[in-house]
Amino acid sequence: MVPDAVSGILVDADYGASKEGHSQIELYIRTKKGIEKFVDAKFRPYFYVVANSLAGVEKGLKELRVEGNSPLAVEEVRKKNAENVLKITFRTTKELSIARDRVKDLQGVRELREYDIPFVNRYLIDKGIGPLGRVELRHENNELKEIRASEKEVDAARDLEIGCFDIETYSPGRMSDPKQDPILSIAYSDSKGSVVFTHGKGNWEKGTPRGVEVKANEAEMVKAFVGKVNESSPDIIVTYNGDGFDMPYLRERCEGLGVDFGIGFGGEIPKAERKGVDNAYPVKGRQHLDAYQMMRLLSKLGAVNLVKYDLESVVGVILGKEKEKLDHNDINRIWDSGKGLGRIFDYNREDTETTREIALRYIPLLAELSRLTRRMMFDVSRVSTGILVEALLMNRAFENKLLIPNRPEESEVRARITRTFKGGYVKSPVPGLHENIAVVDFRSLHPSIIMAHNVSPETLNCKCCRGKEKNLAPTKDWFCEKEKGFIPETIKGIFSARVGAKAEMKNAKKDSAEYNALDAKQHALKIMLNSFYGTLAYARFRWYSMQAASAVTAWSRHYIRETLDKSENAGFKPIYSDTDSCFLELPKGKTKNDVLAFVRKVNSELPEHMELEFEGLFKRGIFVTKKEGGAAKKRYALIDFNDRLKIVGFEYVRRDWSRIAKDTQRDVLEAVLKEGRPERAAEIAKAAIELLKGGKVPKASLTIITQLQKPIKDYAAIGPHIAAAKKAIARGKELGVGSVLSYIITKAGKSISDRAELEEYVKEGNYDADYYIEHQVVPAVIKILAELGYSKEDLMHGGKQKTLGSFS
DNA sequence: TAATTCGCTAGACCGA
DNA sequence: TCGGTCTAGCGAA
Repeated sequence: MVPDAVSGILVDADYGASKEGHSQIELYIRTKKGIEKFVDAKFRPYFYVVANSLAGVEKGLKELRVEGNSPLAVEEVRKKNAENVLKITFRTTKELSIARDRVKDLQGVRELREYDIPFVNRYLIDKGIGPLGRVELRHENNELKEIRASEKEVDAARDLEIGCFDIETYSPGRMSDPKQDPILSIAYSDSKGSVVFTHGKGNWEKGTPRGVEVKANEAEMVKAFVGKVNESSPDIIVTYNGDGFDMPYLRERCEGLGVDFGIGFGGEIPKAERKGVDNAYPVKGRQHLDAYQMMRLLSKLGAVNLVKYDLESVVGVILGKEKEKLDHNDINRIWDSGKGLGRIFDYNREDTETTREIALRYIPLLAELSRLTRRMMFDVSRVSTGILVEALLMNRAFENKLLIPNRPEESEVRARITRTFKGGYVKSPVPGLHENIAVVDFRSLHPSIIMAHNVSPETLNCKCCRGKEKNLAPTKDWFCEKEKGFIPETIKGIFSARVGAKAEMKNAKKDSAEYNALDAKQHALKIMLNSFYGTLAYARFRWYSMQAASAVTAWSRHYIRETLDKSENAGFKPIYSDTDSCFLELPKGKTKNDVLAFVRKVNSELPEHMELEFEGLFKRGIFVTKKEGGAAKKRYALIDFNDRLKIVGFEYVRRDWSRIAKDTQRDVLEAVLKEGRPERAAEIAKAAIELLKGGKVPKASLTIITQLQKPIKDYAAIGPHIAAAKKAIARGKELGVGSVLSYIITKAGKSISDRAELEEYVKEGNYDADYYIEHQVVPAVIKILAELGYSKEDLMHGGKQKTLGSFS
């Protein structure tokens, strides 16, 4: 029989057991026929043994029995970074894990390697195929004969079906409880449109609203929904907080109703999987993307800037749309009365449609990360940067025939955590107003140092390059000049891939599918690029090297200081610098061209891969003093020649300050920088104070936002946000680690904490005007106005106080 | 289960 | 009541 050749997109991978009882890989691939399951029955789990000598371990391995079986194979393999390496293959993953403990104690065994790599990850690494990438395969009756990655690109929006669902539940004056409260409606959206399933009473005489299907009861509604998902058969199934709410709710509800929640391939029911402290719900044969988790990750990666993560806020920031929240009381009232049910359905449908739209925007980026790391999107959207970098390196190590380092033991992790090192250099700014400021910075400073000086754990302090200058770090450690380091070589690959993608973008039409795909690619590469340095000093990292991380920052300090010195010699006045950037004040007569010439000169003296770039020229800038005196680092504001304001570090960019303080600060900065009018700036501040005194400032301008970083009980100091959270919990609100709190300082109470209440429990007008004046608006503006000669008193009482002299 | 260091500010808490 | 110390959070790079 000639195997059938098929091309498709790898959607999901899992493992199971064959009829004969060995472990096998199961792949779910989107082909022309839909999602199909293929089985690779030939791939087997394995790990490596590094032996003192091959002969020395032979006897022990020969006699090794796991559950009565010998290993399937013991073979010598060549790895570039170790001698005497044996690959030991097992029938099942279970046998592998039992064997781990026995083999490590065998005589002549130095260490085990790659024994903790999940079977599916192992498969994708070895086969070199990335999830959501295109694959070519040959099979007989869905049994794989061959599979390989295809060069052809995947366009998520065109090639994949993306479905999204959301449920509305009944909650009579408390949080919905799946044991007793029914699901009222379920909305589902895919590329073809949306549908809302519901049940129960209602005034349907006029016919059901468009796009709504009314079923006889809740069980029938859920069945219809499950049927719809299977008919649509999405590759990616999107929820908003599905991990935390929709999935577990549906599961438990279905158990009670006796309905099959089989939305996975072949009717498989999603089951909880532990992801850190929380549960996640994988859906077999598809990728469950929880857009809420995704937004949190993107926020951490700096790909988006979000203050709150509720759907309404995210829609506002990402899609620029106003979306109204239908609160639980309204839903219950409408449901109970049976009047205006359309509002629930519209709300339900809108949730899925906007969630889907947000997901569509970032799926190309996640898909790129997924392909780069060869991890499922399900994982990629829920992990941290450390895991991403490690996954990418594991793939590269395999390709380069390098053994992957083991994860450190817990004791080693603890020891590593106690070791610290020096970071970047931050120069104290010259406080006050400055004019004509040029900003220059090093392009990808840390990665470029790693490339320029071959910084890698295995090139550190090599025997062959002692005493050589080129890669001798200021820390006195050095890196090999002959052998190319694993990490710098990997970074070079990513760097050039990104340069390539950006070059291709120039030829693509803006906003075309191709352009967006390339943008996602370069963005994913950028994220990876920027994550390497941090992980070097990360205690759980397989390629941890404190000395390498320390060398990188030592070099960064060296190069930035050198650049500052050079700028001074070139006739500029350096006023500030932070890690990779220099702020240069241009003296009279110097122009942008002089800066460009300076940048060229510096670049001609830098090692390969390092580059100084011209960032921009600014008309004016302000640096302020700290509250406790002395120049403040990491807070400044600039304005360019197009009057565009750039505010850095100030309260304006912080979420834990009220809107009124932030907006007042921005207006003050603008008046100072744009118009050069200090009197106007002072008036703006005074106006805000008067407004607060008037008692009419709306809640939205007063909320302060912070996030719970640990369980409430672990707090030693009870600040306002914790006090507000405790009061809310006493009222029945559920709050935990990661909860984002919005609170207001109200009138009633002694300390600030006493007066803090979560926004939702505060009536309009109930705010402590003195607090918002003294602790919000004034501190936000006073340091700026102080640079212009104003004092706090000037703001608090009428006009600028006349000095004694002016009275005489 | 966790990428790094540097830096600013607020507010509670404690003792003089 | 004041100032110093400590916890906590968030931002820059």
